[in-house]
Amino acid sequence: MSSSDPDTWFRFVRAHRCLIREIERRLAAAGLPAYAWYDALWGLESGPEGTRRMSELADVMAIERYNLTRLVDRLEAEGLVSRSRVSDDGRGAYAAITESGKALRKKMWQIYEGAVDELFLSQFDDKQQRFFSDALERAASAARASGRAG
Amino acid sequence: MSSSDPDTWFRFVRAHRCLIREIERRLAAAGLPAYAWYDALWGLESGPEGTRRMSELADVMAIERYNLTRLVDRLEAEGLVSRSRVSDDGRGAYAAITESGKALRKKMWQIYEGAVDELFLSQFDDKQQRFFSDALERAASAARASGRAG
DNA sequence: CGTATGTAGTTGTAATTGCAACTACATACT
DNA sequence: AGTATGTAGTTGCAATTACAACTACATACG
Repeated sequence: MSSSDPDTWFRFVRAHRCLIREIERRLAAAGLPAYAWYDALWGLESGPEGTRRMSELADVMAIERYNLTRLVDRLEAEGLVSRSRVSDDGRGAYAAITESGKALRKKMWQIYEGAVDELFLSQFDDKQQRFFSDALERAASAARASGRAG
Repeated sequence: MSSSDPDTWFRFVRAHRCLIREIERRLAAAGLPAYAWYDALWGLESGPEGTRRMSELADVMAIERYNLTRLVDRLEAEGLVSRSRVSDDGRGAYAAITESGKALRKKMWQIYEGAVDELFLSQFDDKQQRFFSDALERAASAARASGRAG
C-alpha cells in the first residue's frame, strides 16, 4: 500500500527548504560562510587523514563533479583546503582539509548543530529517528541506483 | 532527549539531493522542464481559481520573492502563466495558471509522481508516513517561526 | 492634508549552478 | 606497440539564484 499520498513528499521538500534557509540565515548572522562550505569541509574531515579524491568527495556530498571543482577552488583560495596529485593515477586529484579549515568547520558546527537540534531532531524520539534515518537512506540508495541504471 | 545524533539530519539532506536529482533526470529524459516549474504551476493550480498573489505564491513555495519574479517571467514567456494587477492594492500582482500551464503540470506529474512513489513513499507504511509528515510540518513551522523572530 | 514608515514587486549585478565540451591519463583489446 | 573506449577532473558559457537597491503604493500618525 503506502504510496499515492504525495503530501508527505511535499512536506519533505518544504521542510528541507525552510530548514536550510534558516540554517543559512543563522550562519550569515554569525558572519560565517554558507552551508555548502560546511558540507565540503566535513566531507573531507570525515575522510581518512582529512583527505579524499575529488570524485569521492562529490559522491559523499551528492553533488556534481563540475560543481565541486569550483567549490574547492573557492575553499582553496581561502586556505581552508589544499589540493594534491594522486601518485598512482595521473588523472586524479586529492583535496585535504587544512588546520584553518578544521577550525572553521568547528565554528560553523556550533551554529549548525544548534539549529538542527532545535528545529529538526527535536521533532522525533530516538526510535522514530532510527526508523526515519533508515528509510531516508533506503530512498537515497534507490534514487542513486535508479540514476545509474538509466 | 532525542537530539545529539545529527546523522539523521545528514541522511535527510542527502536523500533530498539524491531524490531531486533523480526526479530532474527523469523529467529531462522525458523532455519536460525542471522541477521548479512544476512547483510553481502546482502552487498556482492549488490556489483559488488557479490564482495567487506573488508574495503568497513565494510563501507557499518557500522561495524568495525576487526569485519568484523571474521564475514567473519565464513561465509567462512560455504562456503557462499570466499576470494581472490587484484591484484594491496598487502594489500587488496576481499570477494565474493558464490552460496550457495546467496541461503541462499534468504531464509532468505523471513522471514526478511515479518517481516519488517508487523511490520515496514506498519506504514507509501509512502510519509511519503520517507521523513523519507531521514531524516535517512541525520542523518547517519551527524554522519559519525562528526566521521571523530572530 | 503631509510626512514617516512599512510592504509588494521588480531590477541591476554578482555569485553559483548546470550543461557540454575538452584535456589528460588509464584500461582493454588487437 | 597501437588503437578504441572509459574515467577524473577541469573549463567555457548559459541559466539560475542571491543580495542590495529601487519604484510604487499603503498605512499610521502628527
